[in-house]
Amino acid sequence: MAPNSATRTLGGRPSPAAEDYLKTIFALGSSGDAASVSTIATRLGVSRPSASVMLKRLADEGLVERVDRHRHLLTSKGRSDALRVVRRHRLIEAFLAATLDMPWDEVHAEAELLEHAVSDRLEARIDAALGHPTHDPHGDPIPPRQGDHDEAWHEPLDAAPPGATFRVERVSDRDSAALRHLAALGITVGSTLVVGEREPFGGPLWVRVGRRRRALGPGLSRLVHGAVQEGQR
Amino acid sequence: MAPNSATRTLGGRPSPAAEDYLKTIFALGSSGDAASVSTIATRLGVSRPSASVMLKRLADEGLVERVDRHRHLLTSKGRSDALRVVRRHRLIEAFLAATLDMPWDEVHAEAELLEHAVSDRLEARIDAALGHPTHDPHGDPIPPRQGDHDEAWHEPLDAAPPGATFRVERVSDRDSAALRHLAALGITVGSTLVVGEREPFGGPLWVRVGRRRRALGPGLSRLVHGAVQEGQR
DNA sequence: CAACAAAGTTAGTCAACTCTAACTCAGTTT
DNA sequence: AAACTGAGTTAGAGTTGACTAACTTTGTTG
Repeated sequence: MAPNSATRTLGGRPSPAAEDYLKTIFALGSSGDAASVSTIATRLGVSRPSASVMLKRLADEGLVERVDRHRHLLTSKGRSDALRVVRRHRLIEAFLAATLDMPWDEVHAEAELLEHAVSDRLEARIDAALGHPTHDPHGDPIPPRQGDHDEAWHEPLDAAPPGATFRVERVSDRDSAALRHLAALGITVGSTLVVGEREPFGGPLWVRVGRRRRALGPGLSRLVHGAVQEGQR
Repeated sequence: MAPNSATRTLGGRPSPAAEDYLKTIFALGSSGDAASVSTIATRLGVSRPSASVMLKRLADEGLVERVDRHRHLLTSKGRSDALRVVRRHRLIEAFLAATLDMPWDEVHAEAELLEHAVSDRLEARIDAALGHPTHDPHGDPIPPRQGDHDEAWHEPLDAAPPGATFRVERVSDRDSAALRHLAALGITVGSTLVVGEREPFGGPLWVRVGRRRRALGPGLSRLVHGAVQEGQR
């Protein structure tokens, strides 16, 4: 209840709204999608004019560069601000999972709410308490406090050849129902699957999890990323 | 990054600013101070006109009642909203102390930032994980999710008779430097002190903590509340 | 090439909060 | 009683971020 506690502790950060834009542009960049006004607006659930105006503001502030009418890139300042938000987000996810046994389909939404309110000091304490974790519960890499960061994705399960042994390294956190479903099938980060046949026409992909056969709809198998085990290629 | 995640999850709550006003009025009510426009403005670090306007709005919304020009009371709806914020705040403090060993002088500021961003679901998980705690690290009682709540303070150390054995039950969280100082003296919630003589003219109060004698300045001894042990009165 | 659709922008509003400056009103002082 | 003082309010304006409606611009397609 101290006066201005919010401003004091969190000073120097972009506004929550701006942080959301930066984070979204970063995510689009990592996944190779075009960061156009429209895709950004859609991802954030705002109107196109709102996104247009905000992007202009971010460009004026030197956080975003308009490459052409349909592509926005983060400047190095913008990227580092985005990485700070992403780092906070993923540390919070790891923290909630570790301390509250919160399931992986819930942590994302909570982190979405908390990421703008966690101070640098709290972030540092969480990081230390967890022993400087490198990945969140979905296998997303946690950017370091300083220095650069590699967001590279593994191969999608989608693309693994039949018969391969596939180790799950990372699962998209965007769809919490999908995460719940995967958990129910016994598929999580670190699971090892044996890839079976894919049925034609967008049918399910069959995989073996332990000694059970499971069907993964086409939407699901695209969310699961990992690596084909050695000598299996 | 889901659209409108904030609105969806936190829907139905007063705005963060409104929650701060309600919380402040509640705190002033508990401590017996007059909840005038000026005191509320001062506590929140806003100008008097801002507080005046906001209080009018809260009154229009049925959360606050203007008793007279210098007294604002919470309505029952306002009180229950305030209790929800206070509950969140204190649960967060307890959670941070328990999971991160965060010292008692830091948890308040962090909770101040987080209390508006913690969802009902997360609140419930924290409450359960801590085994439904009844008090935060400063000894402040955590209001129940439903039903009423007693904010009553114990006796200030200030008022304990010389020679009494005094058990610390609660320490004001407002002054974090004071909390650090008390911790350094070995005084925390649950400590037992033996009250010594008070020096005249606002001088320090001497207390025995374990086998050490400690001086508490007049500001400090007023922050420490507790109970004189049986048969000592 | 003309027409249409998709994407982006501009203009005008709105809502929630904040501020300062200037006022009113009530209760002292002198 | 006049004047001062403190508290509260009103008025006007700024900020941030969103919206809709109505453009323009661009690119595709008949």
